[in-house]
Amino acid sequence: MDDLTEMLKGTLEGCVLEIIGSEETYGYAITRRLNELGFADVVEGTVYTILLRLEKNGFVQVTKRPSGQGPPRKFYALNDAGRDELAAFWVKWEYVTERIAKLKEGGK
Amino acid sequence: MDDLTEMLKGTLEGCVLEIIGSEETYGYAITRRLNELGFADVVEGTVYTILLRLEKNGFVQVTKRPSGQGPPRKFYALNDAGRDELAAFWVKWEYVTERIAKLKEGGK
DNA sequence: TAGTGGTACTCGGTACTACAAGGTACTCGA
DNA sequence: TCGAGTACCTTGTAGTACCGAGTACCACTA
Repeated sequence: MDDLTEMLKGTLEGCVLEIIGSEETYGYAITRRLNELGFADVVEGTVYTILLRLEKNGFVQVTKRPSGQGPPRKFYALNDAGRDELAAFWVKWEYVTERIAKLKEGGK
Repeated sequence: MDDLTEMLKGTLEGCVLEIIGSEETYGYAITRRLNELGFADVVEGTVYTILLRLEKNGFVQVTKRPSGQGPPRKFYALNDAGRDELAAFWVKWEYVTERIAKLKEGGK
C-alpha cells in the first residue's frame, strides 16, 4: 500500500484515543499496535507527538512506570474529557464515511 | 457537525476526482455539490486549489466555455491518468476504512 | 567488557493540505 | 445603477504526519 499519510491526517489521533481507551498503554506499544493493524508506515515520532498533544489538551492521564526492559514507560489512560473526545471522533468518522459512501454510489 | 477539515485532508481531492469522473463539470458547481452532500464547510477557495493541483499533476483535461450567467466556466474532465488516480484513491480509502473498522471492533 | 540489538522517549524541522480572506469580473433584474 | 448571484483566482495561515537525529536503559554474547 502506498503512502497513506495524507489520508490519516485527522484520523490517527482518533485511532490512538481508541487504543488508549481500550487499555492503558504506552507510546512504543501503541506504535506496534498501529503497525500490526495495517498502518505500517506510522512511526514512533508521530505517535509521540500525538500523545504529547493529547496530554496538552487534557484528554489523558499519564503514569510513569519502570519497565524492566528499557527506560521507564509513560502509560496513558483516558479521562472523562478523553472519552468525550473519542465519542466525538467516532461521530465525525461515521458522518464522513457515510457521505463518501453516498458520493461513491453517485447518490444524491 | 463541527469542524471536519482535518478529517477531510487527503480525501477531499478524491471526492473532487469522483465528481469530475461522473460528469464533466466546473469549480463552482463542484463546491455546491460537496455542500449538498453534507460537506457544508467546504469553500470555493479550497476546491479551486484542488482543481489547480489536479491540472498541474496532469489528471484532468480543461475546457473553457462561456456561461451566459457570469464569467466563462472552466470545465474539468478526467483523463486516463485521472481515472487511474481515482481508482487508486478508492483502493486506499477502502483499506483505511477497513482497518479503522477493525480497530473500532477492538479486533486484532 | 565492549558491542549489538531491542526497548522507550524527545525534539526541531519539513511537506502537504484545507481554510480564511480578499479580490476580480460578468450577467441580470429591480 | 446598484445589488445579488455566478464564477474564478491568489496569498497567507494553521494543523498534522513524517523525517532524522539524539538520548538512554537493558539483556545478551563474543
